[in-house]
Amino acid sequence: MLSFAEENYLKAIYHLAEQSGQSVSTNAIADELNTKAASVTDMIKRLSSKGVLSYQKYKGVYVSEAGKIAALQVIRKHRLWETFLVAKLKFNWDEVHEVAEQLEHIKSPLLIKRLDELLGHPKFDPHGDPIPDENGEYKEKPKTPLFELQIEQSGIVVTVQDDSPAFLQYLDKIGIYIGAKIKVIDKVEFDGSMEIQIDGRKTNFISKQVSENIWLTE
Amino acid sequence: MLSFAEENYLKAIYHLAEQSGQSVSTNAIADELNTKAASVTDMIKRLSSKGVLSYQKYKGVYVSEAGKIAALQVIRKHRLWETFLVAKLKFNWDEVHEVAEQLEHIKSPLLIKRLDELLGHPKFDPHGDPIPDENGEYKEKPKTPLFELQIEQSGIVVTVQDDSPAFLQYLDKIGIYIGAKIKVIDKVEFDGSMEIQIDGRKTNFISKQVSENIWLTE
DNA sequence: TATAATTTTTAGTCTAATCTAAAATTTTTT
DNA sequence: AAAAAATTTTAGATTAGACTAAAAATTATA
Ligand SMILES: [Mn+2]
Ligand SMILES: [Mn+2]
Ligand SMILES: [Mn+2]
Ligand SMILES: [Mn+2]
Repeated sequence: MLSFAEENYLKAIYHLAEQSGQSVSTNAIADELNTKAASVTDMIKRLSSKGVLSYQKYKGVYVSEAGKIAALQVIRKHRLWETFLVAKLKFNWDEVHEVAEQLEHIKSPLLIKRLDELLGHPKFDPHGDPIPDENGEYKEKPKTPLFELQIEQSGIVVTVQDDSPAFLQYLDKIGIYIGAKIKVIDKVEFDGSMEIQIDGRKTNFISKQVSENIWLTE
Repeated sequence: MLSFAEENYLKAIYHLAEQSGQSVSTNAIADELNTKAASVTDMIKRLSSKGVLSYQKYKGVYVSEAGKIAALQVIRKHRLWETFLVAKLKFNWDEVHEVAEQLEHIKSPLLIKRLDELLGHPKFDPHGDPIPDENGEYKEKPKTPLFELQIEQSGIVVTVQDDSPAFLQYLDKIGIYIGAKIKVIDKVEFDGSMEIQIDGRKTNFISKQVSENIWLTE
């Protein structure tokens, strides 16, 4: 049985490993969790001894098969709770992440089973992220970052890569939501910013940082 | 901000204080929480320094006004979650207590506000216990333990004093629920057991321990 | 390839929460 | 009112999780 802290580390390491594909460095973990490298070294030793990570001194860590299963269950709970908060408790999509960080650690298989049923077995959370099933399986929608689109190209928003309230509130303000249609009007090579049209109506200028975090499908 | 452990202690001490009306002893707390007296001494020092208990060495503790407010908010959350689990997730009344012990510690005022709204501001939980409002206020229904009724007297079940699965499953088995009508058919002076009729149909023999934990109104 | 810079680990401390064993205090019994 | 019994507190350890500072290992640079 993993503690809250252990689950948080494992989840963060799993996400970092997915992104990089390689072993995850101590510093990258410390950075992600706003903690110190020394604390990370302590924790990854503990997690390896529990069999969810494989660790070689100075070489970083990999997530084991058992670790992936455990991480995906935490992620499943996180995303189910976020979906519940929006669908049943009228939370805005920028209000759910912090609470889900707490709720994801509640231990009760029945609770998650029933929550999933109540929500009708949702496949995606309010930010467009896929919800793994009881077996940790999920399917991603094919998607590209808005940043990579060329002038005149367009797509439908399927997911946002940043869950921070600041980012989501900004998207609310300029009218971007999951399902919105975005067309690239102009791109500035110098700083990577672009002009976009949302749902064929509004036009906005957005920074590279923003366009990298909005992912689209055809 | 109280930790999980601190909230659990405070809640237990609040309940013990309500029952006795007097100061709560170290041993009574240790007993209630299945912990050791030495651990309790440590914790009550910490809770007094946080202002939620008043403590005199060797004299036991009282819950302060601030402590009562904090305790009632935890109790409110516990009972709202139990109500949610039964009303929305189809849990049986014997399955909710353990999960609510975890959920009661989630910190999010908005979550509790919305949960309360979703449930229609319920006044009682699945065991018949009153749910305090945002200000910690609640009203009890007038009630007497079944044990005190005389032969031929009857009443409606309003609450059960024991939330353990074993007890609640037994009540399910013999057909007792919140709202059931119970009539005393016979009482055995020797061991305090009694024969009762439930909803004018079934007849059962129940022990003193059981009749003390079922509370009725007219 | 030697030196410098960076990353990672180790060593030692700290706090919250728990425990056992022993000492101190209060309560009960003689 | 002593002595005995019970309760409560203290002292000292332990574990999880975090930190700082210093040492060790790795990587980059000259
Ligand atoms: Mn999230
Ligand atoms: Mn979390
Ligand atoms: Mn309960
Ligand atoms: Mn609890």
